[in-house]
Amino acid sequence: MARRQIDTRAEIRAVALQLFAEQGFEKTSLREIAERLGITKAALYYHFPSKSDLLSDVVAPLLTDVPAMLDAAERAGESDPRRILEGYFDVIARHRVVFMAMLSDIGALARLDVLPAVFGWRDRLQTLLVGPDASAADAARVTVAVGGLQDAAVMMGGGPAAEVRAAAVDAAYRALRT
Amino acid sequence: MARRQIDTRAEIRAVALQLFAEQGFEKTSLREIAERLGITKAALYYHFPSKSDLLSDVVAPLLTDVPAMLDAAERAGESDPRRILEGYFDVIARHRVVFMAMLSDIGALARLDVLPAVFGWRDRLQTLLVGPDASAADAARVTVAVGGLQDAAVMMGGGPAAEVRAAAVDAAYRALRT
DNA sequence: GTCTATAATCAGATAGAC
DNA sequence: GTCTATCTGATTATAGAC
Repeated sequence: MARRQIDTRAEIRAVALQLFAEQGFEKTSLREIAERLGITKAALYYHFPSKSDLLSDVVAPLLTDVPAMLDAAERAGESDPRRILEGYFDVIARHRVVFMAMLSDIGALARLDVLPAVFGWRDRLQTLLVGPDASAADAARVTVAVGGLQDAAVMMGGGPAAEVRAAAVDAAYRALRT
Repeated sequence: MARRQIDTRAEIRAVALQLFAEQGFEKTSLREIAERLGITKAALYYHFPSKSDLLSDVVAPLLTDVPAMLDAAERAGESDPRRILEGYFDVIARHRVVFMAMLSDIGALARLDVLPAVFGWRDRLQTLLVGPDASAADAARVTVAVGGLQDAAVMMGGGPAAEVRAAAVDAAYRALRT
């Protein structure tokens, strides 16, 4: 049944994401994922041809949404740093759990070749925020602002969301200004 | 020979640290470490009773230096945020590679029970920086400032170190102020 | 202190029945 | 679409010789 396949795939993704975020990609075995779903390892292999493919699938939404946000900002010629920072905060916050899973096993990402993409985001954000001819000091400021904002987005959960978002974006904005 | 033992232990630590930082704790096998040193797996077990013990040993310097820095700041009643931020930047920068190894396998750290300690640092830093009765917005500002500063310390390498340090500390300081 | 040899376990992956 | 059964290879760890 086609319905069932969609559900099972989605369930696998959800369970895998949760386990990856909790204990990292390498440490999470297919047996563990299968057991939690009440299916067998072999059934997993029907839906995903390899463990790497499962990770790719889990991480995909983040990997398309961040560039999409950057595309939009670049196309609009967005020059208000506050708007850019808000946009970035929102993408990361929306994919918090995936982002945590990525953080908790950077080694696995390196093997998947997504690290170059992530560094590419940084470059594009830097250009948007302080222009193409950034000094080492400019770059340091961007690192503090963007890195800090990322942390705040990932850790979100306690406290009124809107207030936290405003305070974090504001702080990152001030970090940027000389 | 006692001399030899010390050297071998130190060499094991160094190679393990490098591999952990490159590819994470789980992905790095004892075979790999032993091969790179030209010794056998069994020899590793002579020096470290388990893989976890090796990780603990590698991470230990960071785990003692950060609390030491916080102790000093608390004992001195340090109230200048800039000084505290400088101190934190310096500890992290000094242990950059260990810190990267920790970041690249957060799952392993969770199993070692060091995560509570790390969150403890955050709390102490927060109290030092914005006092004991922080609002959600205050906490968000601290997250941006400290998280961003951490990133800058870890990524240090390109550019004149003193200039980067000053710019990063300055940015974190501004992120903190309302 | 370092070795050889091996135990015990678990990993990811595949073949083929139902 | 899920199963049973199995393969292959790697892993951590141990025992005991030198």
